[in-house]
Amino acid sequence: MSIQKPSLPKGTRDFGPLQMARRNFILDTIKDTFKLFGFQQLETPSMENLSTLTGKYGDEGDQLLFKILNSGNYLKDVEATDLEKGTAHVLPKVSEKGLRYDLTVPFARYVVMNRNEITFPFKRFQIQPVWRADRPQKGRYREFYQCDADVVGTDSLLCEVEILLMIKRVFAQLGISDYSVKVNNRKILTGLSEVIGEQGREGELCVAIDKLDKIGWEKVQEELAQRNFSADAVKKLEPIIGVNGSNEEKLAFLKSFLSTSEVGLQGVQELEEVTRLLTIYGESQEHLDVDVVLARGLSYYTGAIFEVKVNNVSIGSVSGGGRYDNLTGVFGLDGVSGVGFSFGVDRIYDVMDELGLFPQENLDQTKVLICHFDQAGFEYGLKVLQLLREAGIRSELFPDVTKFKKQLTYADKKNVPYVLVLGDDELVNQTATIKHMASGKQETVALGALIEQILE
RNA sequence: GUGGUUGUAGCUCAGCUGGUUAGAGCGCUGGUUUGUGGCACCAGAGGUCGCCGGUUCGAACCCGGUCUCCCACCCCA
Repeated sequence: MSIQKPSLPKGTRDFGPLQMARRNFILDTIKDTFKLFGFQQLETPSMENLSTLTGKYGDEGDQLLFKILNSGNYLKDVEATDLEKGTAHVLPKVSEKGLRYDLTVPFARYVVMNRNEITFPFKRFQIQPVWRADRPQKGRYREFYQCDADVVGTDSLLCEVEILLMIKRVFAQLGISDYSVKVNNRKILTGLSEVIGEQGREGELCVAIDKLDKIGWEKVQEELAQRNFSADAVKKLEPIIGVNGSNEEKLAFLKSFLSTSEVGLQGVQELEEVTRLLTIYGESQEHLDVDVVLARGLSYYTGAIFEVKVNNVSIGSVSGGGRYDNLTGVFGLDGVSGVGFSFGVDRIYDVMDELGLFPQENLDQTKVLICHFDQAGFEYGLKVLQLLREAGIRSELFPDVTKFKKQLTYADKKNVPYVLVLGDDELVNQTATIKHMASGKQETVALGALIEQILE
């Protein structure tokens, strides 16, 4: 049998101890924040029935779903004629489950299935991996974590405000300072399409306009023309493209620009209300950037939309979300509106790495390593180990009776700050020698004083 | 799904127009130092040059295929 080189599936990663410490730092910050704002945790299975997942993300999305082959003889229902009809016809016969593509759809499914137990408004957060069969590239993986927080069952704009507050808190705690939270409202985009005389085509308008900062106004014009937007409409859109100034100025401009669109004005008003509530709460508008051309692809958004971009890094958006009117409609429960957003931990990690924001020292390292010279010292060490752990000190005993040098090298490599040296003298006198690795200084203390000495 | 790119030691990479036994740095193991790490010096282990086929007296190098990695597009976190 030949030995095969192990490898990982495309777009997946291992997380080593250092990466895990860092990821947990991010994850814990996010989790703490969600809890502080009254969100409760939910987990759903990695796999869902394919019928739950398909048709929720558009044709492209269905392509990107990982499907799970049925167990056993998965070909038993497939006829030769099915194969001729193509993959779309065979798929439901060989696969009835798929891996979760995002956390929103499973959440919607959960809400519908538990509608009688849930009291609304329902605030939940969910931190789990999702899978997409997309081609990986920078900042893009086939398995990655999402950290979603959603509130369903209320139209209050307080939810939007709280999303902004949570984003600000998380980024402040992570030490990311140069970022902007772009905000817009789908109603404004609807209004725009009305005002330029292309009513009802905001979806297409969004797709094109969303690329503005990437490909520039010239190319966006081309794309709009390609999508059969009239030259007149494109021309009418022009003033919007160059709009800048403070958020108030932008909103004032929008008010006049959208004066003939009732929906558009409503969108503006909602944004104004959000900023007003934010001010009452006592929070500044720092990092907040009303962005008229922010569109976001997801079609189910109907109100506010958010996107967070960290400046001066090569990574795309690290967080985003918005309000939707009818989350659960496809599962037969109408009238559940909500608003939600998601942190992309993997991208936040990449951003922090690129900016060098991770704390230098490993946060959950062993504090004390017990070293010894022989079996007697090892056994004495075992007793001392118990004392240390009883006191809640992260500690370990070197497991082999071996050269002292090897033990110290181990401590050094693992960045353990203290080493206990246990030899004959220490054993006879019931003492321990504490060596401080950084300075090299050491001191012998009685066992009774050991804990106190290390904790100080 | 489309286009491009990469593959040589555990890691980062050299390797000339095809020419004997494929190299370096870092890391690893051992030693200088049998109760003391980092630094230094010395020694050592470690490679089917992604895989398969072809051209050639001869291939890490040229050609074809395949896999893989990464990057861009589409879309997205």
